[in-house]
Amino acid sequence: MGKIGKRTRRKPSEFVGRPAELGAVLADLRTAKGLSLREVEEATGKAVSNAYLSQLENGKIKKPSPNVLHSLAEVYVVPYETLMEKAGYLLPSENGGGRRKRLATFAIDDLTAEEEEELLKYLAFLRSRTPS
Amino acid sequence: MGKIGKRTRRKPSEFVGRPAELGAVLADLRTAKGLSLREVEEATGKAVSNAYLSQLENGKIKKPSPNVLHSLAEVYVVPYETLMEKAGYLLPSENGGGRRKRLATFAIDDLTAEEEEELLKYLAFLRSRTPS
DNA sequence: TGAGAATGCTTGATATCGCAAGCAAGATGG
DNA sequence: CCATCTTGCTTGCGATATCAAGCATTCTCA
Repeated sequence: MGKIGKRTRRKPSEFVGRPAELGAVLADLRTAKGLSLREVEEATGKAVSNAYLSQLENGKIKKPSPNVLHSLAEVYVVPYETLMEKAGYLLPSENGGGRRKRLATFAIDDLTAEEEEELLKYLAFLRSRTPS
Repeated sequence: MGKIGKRTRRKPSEFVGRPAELGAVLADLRTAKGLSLREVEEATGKAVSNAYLSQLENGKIKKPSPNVLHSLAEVYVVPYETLMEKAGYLLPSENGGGRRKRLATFAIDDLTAEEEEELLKYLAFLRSRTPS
């Protein structure tokens, strides 16, 4: 394994304040940590292959699955949201004020997820029987 | 060609708790709102085609892009995160070993009083029947 | 020097997404 | 009765994600 000083093949000339593509960010993160493609593959528990990571870094893949980004975010110890955003995914909050509008007339506050689903199904059933 | 399409029409009595996957949830949300596939397509500003939505609801597509889910979440006025989760995407925070704090508001905003009462009754029924 | 590993990268194959176009069944109305 | 919508659904197709396998270089070390 070579030294860490092996800066990637980016010419210093093209250093403009470009939006910083996802691939570039990933490449920088990896080299900053001094990891090889295969080491990262290993570190993600094979969740991301070295071949794939290479394409990712070289911009040949535009929208990797969020789960891939999540794995990488963990390995690089960097916020998941950041990568998601750079990949062009909408984040859970970027809606106006960020606060979800108050909507529920029916607001029981200790519904379990399953109960919520059941109620939703039941409501769909109810409404499908009664035309408005 | 078999008829795979028939929406599950259950009597309120035989409501069993399936994990309810993404497709079912989307279908229920749509019918609960009384929208047609094409109406939803329109409401998303063509971001999601009616054909695609159909496949989605029938489980023929497993992992739609987060952006698609985001569009649908807006139309159905339901938290984006919920759909993301059901699609099998890892969420920003609530991962692994953390304490999960459920935010449980039932996310349909135009319940009639009657419907609310029905749902409450049904919830009571559910809880009386499933101790745990 | 040369074998052997490590590195980044490419490529072929496969699976999936997502849409445009179209279809059959049901309603609606002339 | 037929024409026309509307509904949910299927199908064909192009685009893309993802990996296994392999290739060319470079490094390491006896």
